Amino acid sequence: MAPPMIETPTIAPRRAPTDDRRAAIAKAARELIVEKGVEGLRTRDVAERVGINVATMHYHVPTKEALVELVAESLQDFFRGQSIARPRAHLSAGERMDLEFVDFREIALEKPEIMLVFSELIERARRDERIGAAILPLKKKWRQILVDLLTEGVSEGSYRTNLDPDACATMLMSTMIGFCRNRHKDSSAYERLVAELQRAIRIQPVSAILPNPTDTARQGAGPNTKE
Amino acid sequence: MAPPMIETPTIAPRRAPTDDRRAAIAKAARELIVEKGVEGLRTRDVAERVGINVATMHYHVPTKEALVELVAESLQDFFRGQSIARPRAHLSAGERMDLEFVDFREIALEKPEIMLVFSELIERARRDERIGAAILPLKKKWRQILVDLLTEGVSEGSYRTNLDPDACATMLMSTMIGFCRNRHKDSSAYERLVAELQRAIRIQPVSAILPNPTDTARQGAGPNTKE
DNA sequence: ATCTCTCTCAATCAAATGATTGATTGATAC
DNA sequence: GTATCAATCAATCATTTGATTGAGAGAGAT
Repeated sequence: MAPPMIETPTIAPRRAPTDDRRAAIAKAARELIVEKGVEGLRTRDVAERVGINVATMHYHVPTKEALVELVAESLQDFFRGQSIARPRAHLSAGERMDLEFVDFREIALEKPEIMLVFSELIERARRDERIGAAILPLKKKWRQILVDLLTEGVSEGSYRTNLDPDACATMLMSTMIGFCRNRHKDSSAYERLVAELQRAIRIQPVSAILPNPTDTARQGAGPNTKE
Repeated sequence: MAPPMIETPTIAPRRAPTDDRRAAIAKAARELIVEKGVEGLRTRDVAERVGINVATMHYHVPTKEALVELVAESLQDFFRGQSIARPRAHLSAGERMDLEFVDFREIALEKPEIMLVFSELIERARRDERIGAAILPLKKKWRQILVDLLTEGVSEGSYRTNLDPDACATMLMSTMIGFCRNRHKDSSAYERLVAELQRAIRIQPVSAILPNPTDTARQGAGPNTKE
């Protein structure tokens, strides 16, 4: 499509600076949304964090509304990049779901602001149609991935036969978002939560349905430490 | 303690007007928090919704910070009233948990703003120590109720023996809050979600762990309608 | 009647905030 | 050289917003 061997084609020449600025602005805005919330976001603060003048910021991102949309798009880009280049078609649904948990752990623990902003924007989507247009498709896509995995997992015998994929997807998404909204940042807390989610959806071992189990039968359940 | 037969004691005479105003202010503030978020809350809007002058509002609630704390206290009062006068000590843990789901359904469907404000304030508690002081005890109390019910439910044989009460409480709370944050308002969606939660924690029927179940064995799982 | 105390409001202030204006810089093209 | 254009900034504007002031209104007590 594009002519090869030409580094600066006449069309769209040297737009990189603008894109870089917009990326930096989006990053600063994400951080500030985590710190202050969407309604607490200030264009001045964003410009200051980027290290540019407010007017310059308005040059690249005309309005505050556009700023929030830019943040939403940046989340889209992130999730898109996340789902690309992961050849796992050869795995079973149960194994792919396990990898979903691994992926999510990476986001939740290493890029916690991503999920917090995502959660914030989902909240704002209820009040702002334009935010909804940018964020709800992401949410729906995530849900669909989970529903499909769960449905397939039931078929292949990994999960309970009485599992309701739609309700269960709601449960999984809410739990994951809820985990990020807590201020754990604790890896072990996540592992424990995922282990419980796994037990909630998988076919139970016979030991779990015996009326009088031994303590050693309580596989995976750690000590009951309070939050 | 108080002298009987005296309707208007000298101490605390006719404070009702102020309390009424504060209650009305709290109600308006809750509604506006749902509509605009905590950071989007405006003292003018609150006063206007109550039908009083801004200065009058500041007379009853001196600062915006006090306003948010008032909202937090109003939630406290609501939940306190919710947990009082419910003699259910004679019931099993499983039955009491069932009633928790019933209680929550009532709140989620009939007073949706309560849980939305609760969720908002939990979010803000991460950034604001004073909000945290008012809200986190509520959250902790709710969690403890669930942990206790789950622990007892495992002991009495209602729930899976490999259930981790702490992780499971997190899952339940997140799912319930997540349900309220969606704009369902749909009773059947809630029933379906609760049914899935019940299956996730209860001991599974033998039919659910058979490798090749019949369709009729999928008890409780409704049609897979997408959101 | 008048005093007191609670409650209310119009008017106003100072700070915060989203956005604009007009000028400047620096790189590229001609 | 100079014309052009993207990018930048200092200064400024118009609103919004949290909060205050000072002046009443009304009810009950003396």
